[in-house]
Amino acid sequence: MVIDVLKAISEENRLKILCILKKQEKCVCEIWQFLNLPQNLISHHLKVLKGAGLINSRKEGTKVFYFLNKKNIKRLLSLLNKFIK
Amino acid sequence: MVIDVLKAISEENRLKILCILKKQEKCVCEIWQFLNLPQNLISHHLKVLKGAGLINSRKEGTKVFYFLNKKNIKRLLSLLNKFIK
DNA sequence: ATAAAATATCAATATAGATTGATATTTTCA
DNA sequence: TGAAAATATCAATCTATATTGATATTTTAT
Repeated sequence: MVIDVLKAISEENRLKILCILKKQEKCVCEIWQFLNLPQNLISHHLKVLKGAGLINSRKEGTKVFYFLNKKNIKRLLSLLNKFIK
Repeated sequence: MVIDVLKAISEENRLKILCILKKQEKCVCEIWQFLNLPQNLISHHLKVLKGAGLINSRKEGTKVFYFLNKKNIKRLLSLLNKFIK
């Protein structure tokens, strides 16, 4: 649902997370240390972003790396772009 | 603030309102009759959309017509487009 | 096997925002 | 002037969601 994707990006911390992931993938501990927020809160926001299809993750040892799902982000943007046309 | 604009469009009824206004301006009573929602609720959502700069209004007699602020909508889209690039 | 590190989950609480009901305001028209 | 139509505002409530604290899970290393 488009609304869910929009809601996912409409939250300050989640938007920041997306910005952080824009350059390259990051593990959870890098993200929460960078944003200076509790680890479980970051986990929660990552779950929302992932649920919306905006990011994906891969496991490496004890760490979990998250990265943008650029395909879906482009899909959202083209959908929004269609709107105004 | 970008977040406010994003939040404004991230609500089902408000997104519907934007879709209705896409074709042409509408007065409040047309909108709420079309969406089958209480008048005051529509007024509230219109206020949010207007606060976010997504729509504007003009008064004609006892009616108030709302219409898209296309300039700002385009501004938002180009901002979002920049994000992925 | 045990401990430590990284992450996720869960319940509780706090907060923001949507909805409702009642009422106020503005404009027109008889 | 007074009633009706259209819209806005306000307080109350309800609901969704963000945040917090505690704990569970998973993986690695000793």
